[in-house]
Amino acid sequence: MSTDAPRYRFAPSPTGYFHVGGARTALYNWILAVRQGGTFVLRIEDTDESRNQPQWTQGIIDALAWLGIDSTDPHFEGPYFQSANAAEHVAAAERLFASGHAYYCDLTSEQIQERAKQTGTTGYDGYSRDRGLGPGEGRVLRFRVPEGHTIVKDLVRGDVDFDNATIEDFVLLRGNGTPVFLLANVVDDILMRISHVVRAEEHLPNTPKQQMLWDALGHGAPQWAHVPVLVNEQRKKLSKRRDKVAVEQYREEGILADAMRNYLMTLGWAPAGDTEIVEWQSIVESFRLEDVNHSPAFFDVKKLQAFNGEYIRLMSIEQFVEQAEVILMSPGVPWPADRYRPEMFRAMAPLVQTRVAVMAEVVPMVDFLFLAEPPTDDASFTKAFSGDVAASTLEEIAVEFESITWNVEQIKSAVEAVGERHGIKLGKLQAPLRVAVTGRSVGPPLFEPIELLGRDETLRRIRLALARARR
RNA sequence: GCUCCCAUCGUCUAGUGGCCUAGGACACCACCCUCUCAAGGUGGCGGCACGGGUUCAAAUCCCGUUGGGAGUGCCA
Repeated sequence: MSTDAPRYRFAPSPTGYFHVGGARTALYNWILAVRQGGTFVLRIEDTDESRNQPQWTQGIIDALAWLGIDSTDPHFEGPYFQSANAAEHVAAAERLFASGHAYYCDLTSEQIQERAKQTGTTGYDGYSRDRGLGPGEGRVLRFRVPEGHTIVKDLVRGDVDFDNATIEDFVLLRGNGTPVFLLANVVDDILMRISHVVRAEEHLPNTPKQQMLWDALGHGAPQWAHVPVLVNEQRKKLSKRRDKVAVEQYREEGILADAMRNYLMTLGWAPAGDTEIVEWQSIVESFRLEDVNHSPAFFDVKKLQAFNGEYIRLMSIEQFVEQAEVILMSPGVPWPADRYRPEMFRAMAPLVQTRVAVMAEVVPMVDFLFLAEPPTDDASFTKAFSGDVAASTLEEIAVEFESITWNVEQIKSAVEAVGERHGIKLGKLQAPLRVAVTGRSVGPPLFEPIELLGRDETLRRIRLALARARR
């Protein structure tokens, strides 16, 4: 491999479900690595921290693969685990101490706070800078921040100038000797020859510190790029506690991977032209960090669903059936597995496809076909049968149904005939019928599923509803 | 508090000094289509935060104000 092929990295920590914000950052890195013939390194930042759980690591890998970021692709490298490099992190810290870039300090957090309080300042004041302390139990290693300014050259934001005087001598090694994130992160990036660090904006304030570390360790800093965070309707950074951010959850609801990645790419950036729904390939070809917006973007589930609906309608009927059956044949479904009839769903599929935004909505659209009894919705039932002629016209429809040829056209004309007799429009007339057969007041077109259900079952359901209406 | 970032319709965005009486998408509203609901079609509502400059010309450049956000850990 050529040494100047760019190396990007994505470095999540396995502390929970995979976050949509992380997904977007991963996508950015992936697109750039693929297009530039470079590498996407996945590094799991699992250093200490009680929150880390092994199962989250697999979750990240699965979610990335779902989005098309796959270890079978030659651009993919990893996963690496930060914890495996602990010795390197400590060694780097020791080098920094040996070269005078870092020093030990024996102050406790409480003592530091006490000193700050007395001088009316905040943070650490550099107390041990020149005390010449060596390593020891409970002593932390701190970086000696040099005087001057640190300019972070950022592909998204341009040059950002930090006055080093505003940056305190930060900790590299904890009192127990373990390295902190800042150090581990930089050392790993150096070790893995990372050339481009593309990550969320929240890391921007850390960046001058990391850049000083790169310098002190004898390396030129990588190309930085800080992309805006994703926010909720309150304009706060998306949080796992408060907001619905799990990629897995959207996936389970039936958001399509193509829709998710396309939508994610329209946050902070937009494909050229008047359409937002575009081929993935064209995004890969045209995405540029320089074009990424500078302000936070609201993650709008409604718009995600609209995108998903578009993608659903873009599918061929075969693809739609295949995707739908992932949910229809899953254990979460309300009917016993052996009552599912693939041929029935296939017949209904075109009618369902234009009516769902997420795949999970397919279930309530066809459940009445597979359930022994239609679901009961008291409010719909009461409303549908509230008119004085509702029951009697349904009765007449049942009579017609007994003798007609059983197909969609005849079923429809039978209902229409009853309507004409009473001067009632089809739209109104079908309400009691719909509730009797499907249990709901809205749903896909009625006559097709009635044909599918068969004469006997349809009549049975009508009589049952009639009996109930007359109670 | 301090440091840094940001500011075009409600939301996501196009716009990089004249093509902008600011374009598209989602949402919303109306109408058409229609067996309910959708989908689809047509139309509508709605925005350059504010104040100063620079310029023949500013949404676009500069300064300030205001408003948002992020970071301020011996978390990552």
